[in-house]
Amino acid sequence: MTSPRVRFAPAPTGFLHVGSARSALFNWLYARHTGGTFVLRVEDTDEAKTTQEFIDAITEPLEWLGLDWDEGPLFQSERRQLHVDAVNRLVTEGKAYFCDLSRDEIDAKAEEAGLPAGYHGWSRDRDVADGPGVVVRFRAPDDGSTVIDDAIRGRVEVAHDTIEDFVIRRGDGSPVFLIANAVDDHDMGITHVIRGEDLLNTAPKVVLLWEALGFGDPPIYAHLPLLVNEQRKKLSKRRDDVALANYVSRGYLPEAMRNALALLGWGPTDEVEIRPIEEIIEQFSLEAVNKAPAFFDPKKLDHINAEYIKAMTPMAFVEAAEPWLTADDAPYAAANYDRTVALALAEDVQQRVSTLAEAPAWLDWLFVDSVDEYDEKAWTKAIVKGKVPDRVLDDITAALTEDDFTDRDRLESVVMGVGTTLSEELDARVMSQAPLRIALTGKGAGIPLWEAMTHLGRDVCLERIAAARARID
RNA sequence: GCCCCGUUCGUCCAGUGGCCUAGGACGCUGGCCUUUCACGCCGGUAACACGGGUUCGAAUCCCGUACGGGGUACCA
Repeated sequence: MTSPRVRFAPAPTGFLHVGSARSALFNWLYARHTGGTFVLRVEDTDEAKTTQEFIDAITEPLEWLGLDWDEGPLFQSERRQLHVDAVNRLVTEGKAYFCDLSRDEIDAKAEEAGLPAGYHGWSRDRDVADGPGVVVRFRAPDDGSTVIDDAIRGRVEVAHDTIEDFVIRRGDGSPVFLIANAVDDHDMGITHVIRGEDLLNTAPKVVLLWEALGFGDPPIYAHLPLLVNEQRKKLSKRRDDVALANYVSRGYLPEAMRNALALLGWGPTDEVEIRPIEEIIEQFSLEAVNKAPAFFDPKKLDHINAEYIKAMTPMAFVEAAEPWLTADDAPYAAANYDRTVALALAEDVQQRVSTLAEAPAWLDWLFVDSVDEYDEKAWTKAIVKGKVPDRVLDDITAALTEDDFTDRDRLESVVMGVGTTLSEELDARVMSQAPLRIALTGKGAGIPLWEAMTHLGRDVCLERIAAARARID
């Protein structure tokens, strides 16, 4: 058996849909698993819109996901003449014919004849001449059926009497995707067509054309279960968060996204979900793909992304997060950002975020000029309701005034010591960290203080403590 | 309406006639750790749509019903 050739054939809609990305991924996984070839073909049937921008909108997300293609991008629009030739050949051979009936006329005829809505071959023997507005329809067989031996769904049989004489060339002379598909898949030697279930109904039509064109055995089809939203409807551009680019800008890692997508409709037998792509490639098979639609759960994506972030080296994390860390909308002046500081605290941040976009919120107090706002709830809890916060802050100030702020362990023991000493003196539990934290960060929770304080430096720390102390009085 | 597809915990996946008193993950939740928040660790929660068959034995095979989805275009 020759090695498989698969293709991902998206329409240039201006962005890459997560559902399309999943289809691309499964094609890629199959190609890489079998040592086959992955072809990228842009299905730009109505040419006008194939601008570079639309092409980039497909290739960039694919590259981001690491789905490298072996051939292409090929463009359907550039092969138009071949599609037209195929249409003409079918007409010449009597396998297709011209039709000048409008939609309205077709509906009227159906109603008049008491037939179900749809086209019922009315122009088959009318000898309509070609011309503007005249379409070409394929003469679908009246009897028998076409069987699709789907690699995922098994045998799917469609009776020919349920397939009307469908249009294969529009009134303006442009071929529709059905004929383009058959011609292109044949010419490109495609052996496996892996795509979404929404296209299952079109498979018999393409196969019929394939056979009429004398192309021999059609490719093996594999229809992937659809990705649905919470309402169990096919993901839609309007209602759902489907542009892959959105996930890029929200700080998801390509490896995490790819891993998450691979788990929709497929799962490894050993139940290890988060794993290197090489292992996924090795275990992947079309036969193991599910048939039921899958909901793309953002919570699970967050978890997977968080795991990938935790597994990064601090340097890799900082580099990946820098677009957000130095963004214009970061909660501090981008010029204040200091990579050395971010690197030193990276591990503390990594275990607290699930996306890269969340990173700035944990480090902001290190890059901000001063703490101008205090979280009210946290202030109330640590200061208003806390035990002797004024004394805690005073004692910390006294204890740290001479400190050189280079030893994180000493900073920790000094601050904790203040709490312990006060607890003994007042015979009650006194927390020293809480008032310090709100003074330094303005918040009630965050990364550990000690290492961060060495980077903030003595002067800044004492200034902030003094500012908070003044606010108490 | 017609055609096609599907149905295991709330969600994603494992399970291909006996190893299933159905397993893992997310979520939710109880606890431990912790002078913050997290992480980590231990535990809990919850499903084979329903009805018939086949079989010694069915989540796994067959039929039907219900429900859900996709398609039904001169969009792809």
